[in-house]
Amino acid sequence: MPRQVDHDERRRRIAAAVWRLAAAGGLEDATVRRVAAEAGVPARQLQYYFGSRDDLLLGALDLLNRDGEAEAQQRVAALGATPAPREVLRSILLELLPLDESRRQRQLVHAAYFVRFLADDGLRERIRDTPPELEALIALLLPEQHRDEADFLLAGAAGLQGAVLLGQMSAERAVELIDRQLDRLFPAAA
Amino acid sequence: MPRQVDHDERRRRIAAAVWRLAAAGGLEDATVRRVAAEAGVPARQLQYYFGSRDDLLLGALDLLNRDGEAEAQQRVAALGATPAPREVLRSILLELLPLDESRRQRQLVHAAYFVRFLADDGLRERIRDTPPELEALIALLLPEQHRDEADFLLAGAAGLQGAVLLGQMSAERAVELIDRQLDRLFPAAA
DNA sequence: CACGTAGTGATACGGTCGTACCAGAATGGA
DNA sequence: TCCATTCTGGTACGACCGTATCACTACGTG
Repeated sequence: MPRQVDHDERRRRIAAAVWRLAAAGGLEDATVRRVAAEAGVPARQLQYYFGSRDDLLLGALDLLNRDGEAEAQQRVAALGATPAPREVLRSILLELLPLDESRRQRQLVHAAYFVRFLADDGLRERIRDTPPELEALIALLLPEQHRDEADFLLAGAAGLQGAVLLGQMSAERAVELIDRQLDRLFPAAA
Repeated sequence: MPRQVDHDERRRRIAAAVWRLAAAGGLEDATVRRVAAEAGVPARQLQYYFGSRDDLLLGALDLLNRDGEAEAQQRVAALGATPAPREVLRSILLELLPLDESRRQRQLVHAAYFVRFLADDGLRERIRDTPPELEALIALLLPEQHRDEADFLLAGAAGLQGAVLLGQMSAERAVELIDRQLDRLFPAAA
C-alpha cells in the first residue's frame, strides 16, 4: 500500500467546513467549491472522500450527530456516578439549548437541514428515530403518570432553542424557564 | 396610462410559487427560473414585480406573514364576542401547529428561511419583533405571576410544531399536550 | 528495486444560475 | 389620433454549479 493518510481526519476537516458554511448561510452556501476553499483542500478531495455533493452533506451530518451524542453523554457522565434523576433530565434538556459555540453551531446546522429532512427520504430516517428515543429516556426519569409532562418538556426545550438562536430570548432566561418547570415536576419535598 | 394590471394579484401568484418550492425543498429550490415555471409566468415578470432574487424572497415572506396574521386573527375572532381567556390562548398556541395545509406550508416556509434569518440583517428585523409581541399578549391572558409559564407554553407550542412537521408526533397528540397544560394553568375551579 | 495501488492535481464539460438589455405590444390621456 | 407610458417577451452574458476524466506522484510490498 502506498502513501497512508488519516481518512477520518480528512473527512472531519471537510465536514467541519460544511458545518461552518451551513450554519452561517444555509445548505445552499455549502457548494463543493466553497467547502473545499473553507477546508483548505482541493475540491477534488471532496469527491475522493465523500463522493457526490449529496453524499458529502449526508456524511457531514452523520459526523455532526456522532459528535453531538458524544458530547452529550460526556456531560451526563460528568454528573457523577449516581446522579439525581432531576439532574440527568436537566442535562438532557440543556443539551437542546445553544449554551456554547459547539451546541449552537450543531443546532444551526440541524436547522439548515430541516426542510430537506422532510423531502429527502434518506435524511428523514436519520432523525425520525432519535427523539422518540429521547422521549423514552425522559419518561424513565419521571414518574409514570407524567408522560405528558415529559413530552411537553422536551418540546419546550426545543422551542426555547429556536427563540435563543433567533436572539429573541437570552440563554440564561431559557435555562431559568427549564429550571422552573423542573421545580414543579420535582417538588422540594420529594 | 396604458394597460392596467392587478399588481397585487401578480405578486401573490408569484409569491405562492415561492412558498410551494421553498416548503418542498428549501430556499435553494426557489430559483428565479423555477419560481417562474411554478407560477406559470415568464421569468421576466419576477424581475419586473419584485426586482432581484433577494427582493423576491423578502417580498414572498412578507406576503406569507400578512396572510398568516390575517388567518390567525380570523380564527380568534371566530371564538365569539367575549371569549374565555383560555380559549383565546389556546387559539394562539394552536396557530403554531400545522393543523391544516395552510399553517403547515407557512411553517415549512419559515423553517426554510430560518438560518437565513440569522445571517441576513434585513430578515432578522422582520422576526425579532413578532414573538415578544406574542409573549406580551399571552402574559395578558394569564395571571401575572404566570409569566414563566406563559413563556414556556409558547416555547412548548413552537417545539411541538417541529415534532409534528418532522412526523415524530401526531397533530392530535400535540393538541392534547397543549390542552393538558391549559388544564393545569386554568384550574376547573376558577 | 520495480510494481501496483492509494491518493493528488488540474482541467474540461454541459448545465443552470441571476441579471441586464432591448425591441415591441398594449392602452389611457391629450 | 397619437404619444407617453406601462408592461411583456426573448435573449444574451458571465459566473458558478456538480461531476467526469486523466495524467501524475508517492510509497508499502513482493
